Order: sequence, then C-alpha cells, then structure tokens
Amino acid sequence: MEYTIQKLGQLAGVSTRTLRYYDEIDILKPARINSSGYRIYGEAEVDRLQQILFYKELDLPLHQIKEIVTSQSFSPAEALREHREKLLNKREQLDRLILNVEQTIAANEGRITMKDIEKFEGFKKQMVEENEQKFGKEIREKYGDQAVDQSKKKVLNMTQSEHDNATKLAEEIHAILAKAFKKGDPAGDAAQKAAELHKKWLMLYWHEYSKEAHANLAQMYVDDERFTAYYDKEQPGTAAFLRDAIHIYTDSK
Amino acid sequence: MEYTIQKLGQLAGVSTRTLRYYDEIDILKPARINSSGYRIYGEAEVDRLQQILFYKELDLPLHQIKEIVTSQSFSPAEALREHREKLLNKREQLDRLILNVEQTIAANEGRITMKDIEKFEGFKKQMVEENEQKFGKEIREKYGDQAVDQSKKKVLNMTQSEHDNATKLAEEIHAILAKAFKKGDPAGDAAQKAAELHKKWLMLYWHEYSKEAHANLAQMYVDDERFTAYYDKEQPGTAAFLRDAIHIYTDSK
DNA sequence: TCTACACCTTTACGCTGCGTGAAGGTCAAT
DNA sequence: ATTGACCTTCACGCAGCGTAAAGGTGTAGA
Repeated sequence: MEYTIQKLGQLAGVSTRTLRYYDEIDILKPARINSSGYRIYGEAEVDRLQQILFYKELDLPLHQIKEIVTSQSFSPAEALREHREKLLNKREQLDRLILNVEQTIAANEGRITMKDIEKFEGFKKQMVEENEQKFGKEIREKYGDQAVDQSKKKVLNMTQSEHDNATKLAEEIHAILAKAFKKGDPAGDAAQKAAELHKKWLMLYWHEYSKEAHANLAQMYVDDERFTAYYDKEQPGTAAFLRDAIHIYTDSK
Repeated sequence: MEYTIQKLGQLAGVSTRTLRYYDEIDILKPARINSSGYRIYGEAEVDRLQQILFYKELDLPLHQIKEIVTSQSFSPAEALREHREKLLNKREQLDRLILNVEQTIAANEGRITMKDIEKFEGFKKQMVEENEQKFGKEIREKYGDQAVDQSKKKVLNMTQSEHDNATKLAEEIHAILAKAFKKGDPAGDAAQKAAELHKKWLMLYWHEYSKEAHANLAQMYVDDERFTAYYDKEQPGTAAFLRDAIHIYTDSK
C-alpha cells in the first residue's frame, strides 16, 4: 500500500505541513518521489510515523525522537528516563509556581475585599432605596432615576434565588438584632446570633471571608451615615450595637 | 534618579535586549529619549518594571502582563485566578504525561532487559574468550578476529574502573561459589552469599533489577551451553547449583 | 478538447521572548 | 586624537508547525 502525503496525514491524524516538515528535518522521508515530484510513502513509513507520534505524545522534542527512530543503537529507555527526570523537574517548578500565584491571590485579598465592598455598597444603596420606597419616594426624587438604576446594575450578578435568600437573611438579622438591642448586651446569645447570621449574609456577597474584613465592615456601619441611618432607623444606637457584637464575635472565633 | 538602559537592566537583573524588546512591544517605554537617541528611564519606569517582572515570575505571558500594567481598570486578581486555572490544568496534563512515560518505561522493561542481556552476552563472550585465551586460542581460531572484535565492541560502554570492579566481583563470586558447591547446599549461607554478589554484579550491567529477570538469567546459565561450559569448567554441576541458589535467593526476598 | 476542481509542489512569513551578532554613532578619559 | 565603554537600529535564530501565495498535476464531466 502506498500513500500520498494527504492520505498518510489522514491516516495518522497529522497535517501535510507536519509531514513536509518531518521530511525537511530528516525525521521521516517518503519512500520515494514520483515523476511529478509527489511524496509517496509506504508501510515502513507508516510504522515509523506511528513511532514518532508515540514519542511525541510523551512530549519528547523532535531532535530526540529523531535520534531514537534513526539510530537503532540509541536507547529509547535511556532517553525516556532522562525525559522523565525533566518532566518531574518541570512539575516541581510548576508546583512552586502555583503556590506562588495562590499566595499572590491571597495577599491581594485586601484589594479584592475592597472590590467586594464596593459591590456591597451598591447592594446596600439598593436596600436603602427599597426601604425608602416603602416610606415614600424621597430617594428617587433626591438622586433621580439614573442613580437608582446604577445601583441596581451593581447587584445584577446575583441570581433571583440568591437575592431572595439574602433578603430573608437580612430580615432575620433585623429581627434578632432588634431583640438583642433591647436586652442591651452585645456579648449575649441573641447579639452573637445576629453577628453569626450577619457573617452568613456577608458570605453571600464575599467569596472569601476574613474576620478582619468583617470587623472593618462593622466599623463602617457606624462611620457611614447611610448605614447608620439604615440600622438606627427604628432604634437609634443599633448600628453601634451591631458593630460591638460583631467585634466580640470576630475576636472570640 | 534617571537610568540608561544598562543601568536599569543591572538594577532589575534583565538584559538590555529585554528592555528594548519591552519598548518595542509597548510594555515599558522609556520616560524620554535624549538628544543622542538614548533611552532614559525614570522612577516610574523602575516601578513598572518591577511589576512586570513580578508577573513574569508567575509565568504570565507578556501580552497579559501588558493588559495588567497598562490598563488600570483591568483586574489583576481576575487575571491571576484565570492563570491559576491554566496552571492547574497544565499540571494535570503533566501528571498524565509523567504517568504515561513511566508506564512506557515499565512496559519496555522487557526490551531493555533483552538489550541488556545482549550486552551481557557480549561481556560473557569476552570473558569466555579471555578464559579460553588462557588455555589456548581456540576461540580466535573458531570464530576469527572479527567475532572477537565485535564482542569487545559491545562492552565498550563501560569505563575502565567499572570494568575492573566487575572483574573483581566476578572473581569473588567464583571463589565463594566454588566453596558453596563443595558444601552442596544451594540454600546455605555461602551459596546465598554467592547469589547476592551475583545480583550486585548483575546490577553493574542492568539499570533496573528485577527478581524475575535474575531468576530467568539463572535458568539461562543452565540452558545455554556456553554458560554451562564457563561455570562448569572446574566443577561440573556448578551452573545448575548457581541457578538453584539464585532461585532460592530471589524467592526468599 | 476544454474546463473545473482537488491535489501536489516550493517558498516564506508569523508566532514567543528574547540571545547574539553586525554595523555604526556617542561620551568620557587619556 | 584615540581608546574603550556605552548607545542605537537592523536582523537572524530557536521549535514546530499554521497559513497563505504562486504555480504544476491528475482526473472527471461537458
């Protein structure tokens, strides 16, 4: 059986360019050249190509494959063992690299957290806005439709059910927090339960949780008037109370 | 502080060629070009180069690094996470590759062993020949110079000292084996010592030792007349005795 | 016989990230 | 004025092909 370059290529699953290249670098020469200059391959060449592809699958460089398939005295086992060493080194290096990248990602958490806080800010605005809507349309009047739409856009990465969960959790927190506030002890069971639920709620927005970020956010609840306004709406001092509860929670864990 | 291209290169540990290349691909342009056409870099460029080298250490391709350092809106964390995925995939692939190579090595053990047996055969022939030379020149007369030279060629991959070691070991085996044979117990201490030394000797020729191959070789000592002749030279039955000792040795280990 | 179309050929640039000259200008010191 | 250490812009080379471009060949149908 004889093959033209394309037939052989289809048989072995390689491009004609590859076969011409193998011819060029003297790794696989056609059995003969016909009168029109066409490359004609025979059975022996098919076998040899199989061999080449086999070693190629093991990722050996072509010059090594060449030595193996051209010189019968060359030991393929030797070459493979050497190759194995190289691969093992490569893997070690790769492992170090992965560790490095992961550490870098972790170190950048601060920035990531900031980004997520921004996202959170958008969500918070929307909540405030929704709340305000219940009591009137001051927000829309104050900031215009654009601001409302913008804040909405920022939360649209959530699915509907995620959003529902978040809303339910937020209501639960609100209820427990109100009770705890009446008792007055931020270290008490109710307040700590509120802090824990708050963490749960937070993790719906943050991919990674850290005590520090949680504590910082709690402080933000007091510093940022929009937050304070939201939490203190029914009972003034609730924002500060929540902050204290969260700080106790994060310190105790 | 301003830097010429070489100063910056030394500062950061990269070649001037690299810096020119970074200029060319718009990843790090000099702060200005002086009247003679020299590239002059400033502090900002030093910082940027640090950044570039940092990401380069994480093995990110330059076009990605470019996006990170040129567009401030581009998220490095995002890029790193993607990069991490790629690296993990790469490692998986590498693991499969290593497994593949190892399996190939293992599967080829038969061939390797065969090849090494051939090599060993060559050595054996030479030893036989040397022995014969001591007692006459029959071999040379029987097979001609060509055969002798050919068998010599096969052993020439060994260094001189390796060869010396092998010869000494072979003599030792011979001595112990003779003693053990007189005692008559292939399971006895002396015979087992001979088997162990034989393994040692073998490992000078085989890169990988396996009990099966060792046991097979022992059988060959009985089946192949040239071997039998060599071992039985002084005391007939020694080849079979050695085989028994080796079989006991390989079975007990 | 003409024409279309699939197949073949060689030549050569492109990709990555520079290393390594070559040919020639500049700067500071001797 | 000369030397030597800088600097500049080309431009080839590396691996392993992908991808045209420009042109010859083989076969089938009208």
